Amino acid sequence: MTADDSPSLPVRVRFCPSPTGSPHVGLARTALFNWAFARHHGGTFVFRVEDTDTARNSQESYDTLLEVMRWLGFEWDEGPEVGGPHAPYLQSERLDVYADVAARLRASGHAYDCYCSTEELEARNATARSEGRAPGYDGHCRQLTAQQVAGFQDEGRRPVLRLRMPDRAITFDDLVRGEITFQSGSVPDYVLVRGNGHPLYTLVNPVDDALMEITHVLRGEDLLSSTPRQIALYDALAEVGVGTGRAPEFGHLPYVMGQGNKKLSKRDPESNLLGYRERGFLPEGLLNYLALLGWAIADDRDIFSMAEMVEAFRLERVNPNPARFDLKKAEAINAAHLRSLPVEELPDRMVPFLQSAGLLAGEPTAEQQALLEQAAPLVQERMTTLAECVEMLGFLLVEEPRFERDPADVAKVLDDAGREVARTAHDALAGLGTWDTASIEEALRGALVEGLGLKPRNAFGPVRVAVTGRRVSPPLFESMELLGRERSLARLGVGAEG
RNA sequence: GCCCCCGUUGUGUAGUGGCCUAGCACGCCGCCCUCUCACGGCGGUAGCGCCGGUUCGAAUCCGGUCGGGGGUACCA
Repeated sequence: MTADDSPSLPVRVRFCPSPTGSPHVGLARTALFNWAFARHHGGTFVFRVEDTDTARNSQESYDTLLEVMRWLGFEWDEGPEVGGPHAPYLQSERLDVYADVAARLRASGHAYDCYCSTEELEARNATARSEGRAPGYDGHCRQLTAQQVAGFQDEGRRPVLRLRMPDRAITFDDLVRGEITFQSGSVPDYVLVRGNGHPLYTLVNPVDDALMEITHVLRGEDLLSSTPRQIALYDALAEVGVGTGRAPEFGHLPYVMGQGNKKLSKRDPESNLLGYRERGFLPEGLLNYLALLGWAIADDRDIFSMAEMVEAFRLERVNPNPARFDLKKAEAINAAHLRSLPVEELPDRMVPFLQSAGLLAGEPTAEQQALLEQAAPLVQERMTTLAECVEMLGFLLVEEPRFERDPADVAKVLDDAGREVARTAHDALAGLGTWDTASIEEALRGALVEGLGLKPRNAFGPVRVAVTGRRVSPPLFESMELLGRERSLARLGVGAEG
């Protein structure tokens, strides 16, 4: 790392999802960029849970969030279950902090109580629109007299707390987009605390960033337009002595889009992170692909490890345009990672998938383990995701009585002629001295290609379906060696009977 | 309406005034390898939204325009 990209302050970034719904790929991409940025600069990666929206939070969602973070391999330096100097990291446990800050902001005049009802606000907005003026809060309660306040309270109104926005343009230097200016008057006074006393995201997010001494805020582009509000709040916070007094730098990451021009939403099945794990994506493969959505390690390379990403990651290199999520490319990247895995790691990675498919009952026996080790090189370059090992290796692991052939493949290949081929193969192999790949191949070629005068393709097709149950399988002779003489011959026999 | 962001092949990107008759990857098509499928190799397909300006020279700078997206909540 060179000095020119090193911030002057020790880097502290945060990833702060709210536990609603199932974690999606956009979330993972945001976490990844934050994590990579922190690691690149030797900084701190803070994990904070924004669970102030009690109506939408769920424990289940919180649990999967942590599970997914661990699956992806993001180790947080501070946060749930690891603690840290700014604990707690669950906002629901920090309510007293926000109440205190809100009181200070109200006392200092940076924020004020607003008694307008929703109906009144809507009515005034409608008027503003019809008169061609910009809608948005109009500052109605900015200067209430004690008498007015008393009147509202007598009516039983519960005020919200609004931040008094400064009357000036707000400019900041976005880490990925460059200088951005919001004109004076374009951001209305906004709500920090609800009428029922519950603090909103608009308050708690900047307050915690200030208190946790966050130096760089890297988040989705959807939050770009709330940045001027937060900068104004930061200024106010500094004046009432909350935090370090220094606003973080902001960087807004591009959207991850789905089909068409729609943002990939939580509802979209393609966005569900758990789905990728179930489908057999490698965390390193998914992450590699996600990194490509808005960032490139080099002009002629797109397969890399997380260590390489950390080494090379530069925020200035992040592209501001929204990226479409392309499942095909994600699979290709994943397949590349699968292939570059040390082959001896493959059995352990496949086992969970074989178990949930019912091909393994619990941990593999020594025999099954040996089989998996030998089969691993055969399937490694054929899988795009780990889950595919089920189809590829099923014929090897299945209990013999439950072995089944694909009916369509049988129909196509094991017709009368095909059964004749299988019978010939059976007879050629029945007396084979050594049951290994080379001997099997030699015998089969001799009997079918030379003997029957078949093209290799036509010769081995029926054998393949008879033995593996499918027209597509791992290499045939190797497969038969692994299957063993007895089972191979039995299947050829059955295949010959039809 | 107003505010803000974005605009290179189908997709993701490289490109920061000449190295660009625009590179790489995925996809797609074809060929080779080959017991199927893959892997691998070779080749092909297709792009700078548009208009104007600056300049000897623009994908790169400027203006406009069009298109897409987000915000305009007592959601985050």
